[in-house]
Amino acid sequence: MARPSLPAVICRDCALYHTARVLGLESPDCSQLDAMVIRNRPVARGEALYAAGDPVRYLYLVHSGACILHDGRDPQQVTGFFLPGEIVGFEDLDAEIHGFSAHALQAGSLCLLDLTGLDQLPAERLIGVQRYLLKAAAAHARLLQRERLITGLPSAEQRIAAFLLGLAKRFQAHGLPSNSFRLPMSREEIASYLGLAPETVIRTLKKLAGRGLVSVRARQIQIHDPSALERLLAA
Amino acid sequence: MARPSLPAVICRDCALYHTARVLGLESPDCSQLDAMVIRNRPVARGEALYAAGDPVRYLYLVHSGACILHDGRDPQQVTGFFLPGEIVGFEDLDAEIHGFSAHALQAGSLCLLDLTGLDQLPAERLIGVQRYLLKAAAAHARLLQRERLITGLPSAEQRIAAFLLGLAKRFQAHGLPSNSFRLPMSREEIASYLGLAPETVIRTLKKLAGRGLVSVRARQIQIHDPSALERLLAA
DNA sequence: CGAGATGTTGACGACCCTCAAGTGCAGTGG
DNA sequence: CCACTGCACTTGAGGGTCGTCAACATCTCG
Repeated sequence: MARPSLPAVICRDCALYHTARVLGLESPDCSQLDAMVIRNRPVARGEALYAAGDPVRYLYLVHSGACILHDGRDPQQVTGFFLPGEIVGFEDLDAEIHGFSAHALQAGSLCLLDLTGLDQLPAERLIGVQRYLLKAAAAHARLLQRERLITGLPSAEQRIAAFLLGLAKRFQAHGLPSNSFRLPMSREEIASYLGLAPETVIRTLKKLAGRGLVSVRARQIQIHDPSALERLLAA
Repeated sequence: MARPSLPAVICRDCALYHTARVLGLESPDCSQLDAMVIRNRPVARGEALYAAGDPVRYLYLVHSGACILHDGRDPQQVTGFFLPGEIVGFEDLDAEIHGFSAHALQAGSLCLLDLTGLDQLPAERLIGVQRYLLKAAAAHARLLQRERLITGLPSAEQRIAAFLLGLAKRFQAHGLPSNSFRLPMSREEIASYLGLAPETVIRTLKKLAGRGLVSVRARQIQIHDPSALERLLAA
């Protein structure tokens, strides 16, 4: 426990908790999950969940820490970030092998859902699990569409503002503090995600801080005036 | 039939065809779909499939024509395009009301899957339909991740090249000609989608045409040298 | 404590956005 | 059939934003 204060979702807010429920495992503390779900598996900083070319086997729920998704090319281009409570792996769910690569950005823990076990469930439960996974996949699609809007914004300032607001909303959605958080990713990874140069990310953050909208100290972010950030996007 | 040559998927390549199959409706010409699927409903150019705030009821499969997705704000920001064979509506599938708006870009036809009828299916069929929809949602998530890479590219030239290649790949995936096609969207919509100014889209297309990589005549596109376009992205 | 990664700052130039005027095409009505 | 009207598209000039490069500071981890 090097970081006792590492943000983590409680099981109630964990996306797989509901899966556990529909699996017929009602225990709210997630203590009775069977072989299909691997609970709270620790991951080290930088550890790969999967790489492009690996066979597809699991969905990964981030319990604490954070993960990053990128294409397998060179130079790597960042496609997405996953925060506590979110599910990694939908983008390759229908394929035999992975088309993207996913890594842990920090030490943390994941819950894994073994996809190969699904078909052996009794029909009643399978229907519930599938219904839940379909909704989770839809929620993920919605997140991707929303995040897509960010990269399409014309100026670096708008993109950074929208990026911070998006993170805040996602933290909040899973019961984590949303106006004060630690960025799990580097400036360079933010830059790649937003289609900017790392220096532009730095300068834009400083510019927003200079206006009092946010505070930035290393990776620690405080959002002082969310509505002012919102207003930047409308313009 | 004003445009007899309007590109349309044949039912075999239609994403809902497989849904029809798992529904137990094996007819390859889609002639026996029951009340849950509305077949080949015509849509006029500019007609709304749904607007932000509308209740969620259907998934929409594009049979011919094309659709556009955008947020409901002002100015509207384009979030996605949907080509024949692709499914519109996943992003709001888990919600009560729509968070985005979808319109037809051209006159065409759609197949609609009524989501409210799903739960009344017998268990055996429901499992199959859900499994198929989950895979389709995953494929959609993958498409969104891939398209996301495009907007993250640093230069307008790379974004346009990747955009054209992405369209070509998607046409090809559903059995339509991939090196010669008609853009269903305006320059301005492309610009909004890619985070560029419309003028930049025009100039960049002209620049690519000047090098002989593509031909552009109004909305008619011919890709002469796909591998040269690919090479632009690697740099 | 040291070494390497990560972050920061400044100067300069290219790219792209803005604004404005002009062209072509499509659908409409005479 | 042809002019008309509106919209999409095109083209040009100029300025601002952001990318590039290089040097330095700071942080993190072994």
